[in-house]
Amino acid sequence: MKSSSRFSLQDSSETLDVTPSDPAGKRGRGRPRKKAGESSARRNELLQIAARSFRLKGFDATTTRDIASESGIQSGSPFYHFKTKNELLFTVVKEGMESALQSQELALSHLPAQASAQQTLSALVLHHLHLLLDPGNDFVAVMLTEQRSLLAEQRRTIKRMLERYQQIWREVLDKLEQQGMLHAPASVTRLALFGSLHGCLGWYDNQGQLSLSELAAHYMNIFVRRPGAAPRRHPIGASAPLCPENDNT
Amino acid sequence: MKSSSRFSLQDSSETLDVTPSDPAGKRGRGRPRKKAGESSARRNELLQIAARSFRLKGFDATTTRDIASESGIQSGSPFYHFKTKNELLFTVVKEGMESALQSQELALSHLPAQASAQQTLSALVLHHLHLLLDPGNDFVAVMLTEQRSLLAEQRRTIKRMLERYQQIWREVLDKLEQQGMLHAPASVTRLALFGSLHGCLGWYDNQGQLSLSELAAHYMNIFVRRPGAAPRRHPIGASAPLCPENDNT
DNA sequence: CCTACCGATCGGTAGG
DNA sequence: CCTACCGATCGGTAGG
Repeated sequence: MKSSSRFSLQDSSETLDVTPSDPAGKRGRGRPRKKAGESSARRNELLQIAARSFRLKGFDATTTRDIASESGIQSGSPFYHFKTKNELLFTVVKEGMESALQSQELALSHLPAQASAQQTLSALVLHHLHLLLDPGNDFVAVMLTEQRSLLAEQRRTIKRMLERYQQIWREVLDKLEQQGMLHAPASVTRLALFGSLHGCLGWYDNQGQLSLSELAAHYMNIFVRRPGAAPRRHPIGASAPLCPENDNT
Repeated sequence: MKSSSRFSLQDSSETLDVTPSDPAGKRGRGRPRKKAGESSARRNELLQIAARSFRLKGFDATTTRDIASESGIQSGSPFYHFKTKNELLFTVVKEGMESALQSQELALSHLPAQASAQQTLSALVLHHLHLLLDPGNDFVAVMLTEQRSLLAEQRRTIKRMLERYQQIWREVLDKLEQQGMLHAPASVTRLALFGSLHGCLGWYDNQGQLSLSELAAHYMNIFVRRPGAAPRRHPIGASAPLCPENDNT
């Protein structure tokens, strides 16, 4: 009812991932190539089922047999599409992040050309809430909860994508800080903002009274000062008090 | 260096839990009674090891064999102290919550008699950050991450304790709302505050520049208006816009 | 708390 | 994608 499906990420049948598969060039004949990062209908179905189950039960508690039977195939067949259970998790999170990056770009492109930092942040927050709370979209919750089950290198890859996602947030928050519109340094504000946004996963009710737009407005009111009140510089904690290495989320 | 050990919760050798064990009254002779919620040194050691491992690897990825060998006992021996692996998890979280309730009471008791709502909230936030980020204290992270692995009834028990823990927060935030000191309704503010506090688990560095007191001050600046600025009533979202049933965390 | 063990499950594979 | 299967692991128990 409320959730727009322009945020349904997992089922985009096309992928940007143009890995150099099939070097010989004999494509399209016979069985689909294993090992190619391709998108068959079954593959996408498995990704969606896996994402849902990883979210509800966790990665470890989900068996590849569960996923297979929910998709109506035999217990060994998921391994035709994914080498390991772990690769299934990685693909869920990676493709989720890819479309998140795209849809964030799209949301920003709808802003007026000379949008203020405040307007931009407002759009970012609203988009993020959609991403997070759209019932059909499980990957964010999986990414936040199941990072532990990724291999170290996979984790680094996801972290880089997250860094790209947050870059615009950094810029906008820096600008707001310069304008004296924040209550705390930009870095702390950003981490607190993401924390409280992600916390919504634990309590927000899609059937409830509070719309995502209202929720976004509340967050803006909390984290950004209204103009008119006297601006301030922050006495405690310099501008870079945080260890950027540990900056997950 | 920075973390005070008055917040070390798991290793309090005495427990409040006075379950009516040993109905016949012949206590203290022979082997310790199984099934009694008692505290042997080994039992506490197992709880600490389990908490650490549940936090680092997750409940499902932790094997009772790991726990046993880290404690230097045989693989089947943990089941002498705990009926199931699940009971081990439940005990970690439950006893953690018990001492959290105690230490929160203690922190509040150190406040001046006529402390303002702002001062009280400040003390609550600082105590909560200690609870959350003290390196020797794993149960909060386990509680937040591994709720899924609790049985439904266990989850309800923990939820009741969390409700007690949050009661004081509710009262203080309601008072601040009445004074026009919040940027959003008390309920939304509380959930956003807890979300951003819990988010610290993902990025706060105990070795870093930012002390817990400084961090607490930042949070207070974000979530509570400074006096002097014009107060406001919140136009969007009535006073109870949230579904209280789903109010985890 | 140890010894010795069971039953079940699960990720993954060979070969078609 | 199916059939048929393996090897390993794991929670838990009986009996002392």
